[in-house]
Amino acid sequence: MAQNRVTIKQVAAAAGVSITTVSHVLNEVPGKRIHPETRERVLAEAARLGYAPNMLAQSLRTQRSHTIGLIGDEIATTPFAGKIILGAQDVATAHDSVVFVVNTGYEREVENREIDALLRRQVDGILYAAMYHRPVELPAKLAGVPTVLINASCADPAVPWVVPDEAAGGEDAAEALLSAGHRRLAFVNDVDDIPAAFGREEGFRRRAAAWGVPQEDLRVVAAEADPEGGYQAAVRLLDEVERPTGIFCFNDRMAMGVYRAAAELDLRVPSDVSIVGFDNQDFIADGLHPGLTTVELPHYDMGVWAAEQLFEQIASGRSGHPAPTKRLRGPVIHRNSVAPPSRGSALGERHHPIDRRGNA
Amino acid sequence: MAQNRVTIKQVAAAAGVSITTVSHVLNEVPGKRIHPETRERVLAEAARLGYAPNMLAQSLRTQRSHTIGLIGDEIATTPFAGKIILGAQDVATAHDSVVFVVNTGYEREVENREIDALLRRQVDGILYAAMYHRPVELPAKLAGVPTVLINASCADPAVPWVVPDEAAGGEDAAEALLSAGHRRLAFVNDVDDIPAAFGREEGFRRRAAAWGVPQEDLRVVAAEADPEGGYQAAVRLLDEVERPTGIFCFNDRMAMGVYRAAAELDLRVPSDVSIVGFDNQDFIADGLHPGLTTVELPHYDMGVWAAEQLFEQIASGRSGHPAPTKRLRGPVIHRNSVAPPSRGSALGERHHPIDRRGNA
DNA sequence: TTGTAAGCGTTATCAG
DNA sequence: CTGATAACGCTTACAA
Repeated sequence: MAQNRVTIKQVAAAAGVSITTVSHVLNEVPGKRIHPETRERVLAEAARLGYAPNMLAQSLRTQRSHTIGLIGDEIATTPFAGKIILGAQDVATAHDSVVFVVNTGYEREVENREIDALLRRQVDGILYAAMYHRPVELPAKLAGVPTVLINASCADPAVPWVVPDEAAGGEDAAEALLSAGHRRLAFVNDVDDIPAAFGREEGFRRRAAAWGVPQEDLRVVAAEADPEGGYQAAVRLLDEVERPTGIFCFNDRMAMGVYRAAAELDLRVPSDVSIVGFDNQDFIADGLHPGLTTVELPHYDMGVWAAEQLFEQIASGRSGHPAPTKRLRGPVIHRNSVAPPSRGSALGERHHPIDRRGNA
Repeated sequence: MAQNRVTIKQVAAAAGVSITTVSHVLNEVPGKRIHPETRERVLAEAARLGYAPNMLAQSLRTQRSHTIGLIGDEIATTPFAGKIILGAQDVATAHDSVVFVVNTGYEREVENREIDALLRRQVDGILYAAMYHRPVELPAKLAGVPTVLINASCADPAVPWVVPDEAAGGEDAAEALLSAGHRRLAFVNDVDDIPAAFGREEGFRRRAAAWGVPQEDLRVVAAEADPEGGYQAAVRLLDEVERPTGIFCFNDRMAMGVYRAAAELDLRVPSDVSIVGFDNQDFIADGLHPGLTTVELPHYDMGVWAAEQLFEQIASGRSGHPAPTKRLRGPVIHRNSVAPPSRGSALGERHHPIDRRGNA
């Protein structure tokens, strides 16, 4: 197994000094003056032997494992939030740490077992991530352990969390449409009553109001948050004379369905309908044709913010009360699904005569 | 930080015995007979105090950390292979272990740094995963460390690896089309010269030949492995009289482009063209309309196989020479993009008169 | 400037 | 049946 690694003792022997001295030069302990010559000797031998400290021993002694845990319901399973891992890892690396990642699959039992496993390994802290933005309750086992929540909020004012700024996202989406000249808008929302749904709607409405769009020119419909849901909603929305010229979709998957509805109704994107998505989901947003303009979810940045917050908390012994929280705004990724409304579309005309196909 | 955890010493004190005894009962050491009464007492106290062994100390002593590392070029970054992590984690859990995951982003320097970080933490072994199936060279630092490759093969006969069975995938794709009755086939391949590309082509051709499809009725074209590439290839393929009735795509993203080409040429899927993809990529394969029949990549299973292999190697001290290797066949996920060729399409007719749109 | 020794929390050897 | 005690590899008072 772990082949005979070289220890501090061997370096000491090779350099003809005590292990204390080796430790001192290797750790560059502050108040210690060491003869430059022996110092060189130690360094040379350490390098020659390829010495690397055994962090288990080190951790045992110092009570710092330089290890954090990233625990999530579906963190690794879905294509969705892998960038959270990446963000966390990047800052972990900067802090000489490495991260354990565990998936719980929403099973409380698994979650508890895994938290125990991490705690037994003396992780310095834990990042607790949710797959989709939602309020959570912190597992009891985590009380007293430095923790920060990602993509989740928590009632306990002592625990820091970071979530996407949903309202800002809604505003930005609206802005993308409004500044292109659209004045008849629609929001195809998720049916679920979650922060992402009402947050985005709130922002979207706010911005539309600010541009003077009257209530009746902003339609909001809800559907399942998948392509089929988007499709269903869009056919209702688009198959009428006073149809919206700009549609904002709860997510890119729904946007996929909206594209299909538009195609079936022989409406072109973006000239007949402009579309804005949400998520900037890999391979969808840029795979659609034309490319989907969409609001990106700040997964990477949330991972970074949370990890930084965590290391701060670890270093300082305790988080401030109340703990810091953050809503991160994601950028809007401009592609080709938004254009000024065409004259005809603004008048509710179709570009081509209808040719509804039979396939559902 | 890691709040005052209870140690074996405290349990011993509470139970009025020595730590040796506590260790013995907790570990159920074989040849040790312990008085049932003290045994109960120890167990009770341990439970009452909520004792959990400090695995750092344990690992230091036993030289087994119950920890493995999963290192990959883009493992966590992309939506693609997250299931590898999941598979590895599941078997790790079964072995009382937990997994460090690190991303290298193809940077050799980062890779070396991270490998060091893992080794210093005494990981019991390492899973080395590639984002896409390819041959790799094992980093020198990993020599002597139990390692198994995932989605990558290696010239060194001492290291075990697991990859998708590309040829079998190609065969299965062909079979899906052929058994539905298709006899004019096409394969839209990736331009890159990688195992996935030639493996799938080989399998596809073999199966077609077995069904007696003449050479000239099996066209193979290559393009960039993205939606645009698929689109380009498909317009060439479909815009002719003797067009194929069944198309196999190198991946689901290319299939996305093929769908678009078909729609523009006013060809329906699956009645006018049947399509088979590869990857069963989340949110694409089932987001397309109609749902894409596709060959799934066995990511989860590769993670499982590799981890099991790794733990075996760890337990037995060394891998057998030559090391075991495995090509895993992924299932074909049947959705709605394959149907028998229609009479008309078999004759090369279009269902509707062409209505080519202007938008590129 | 360098070394001795205690201790981090376990397991394992060997006596009692 | 139970308990000292050494050892795992390291850091850190404290001593020399």
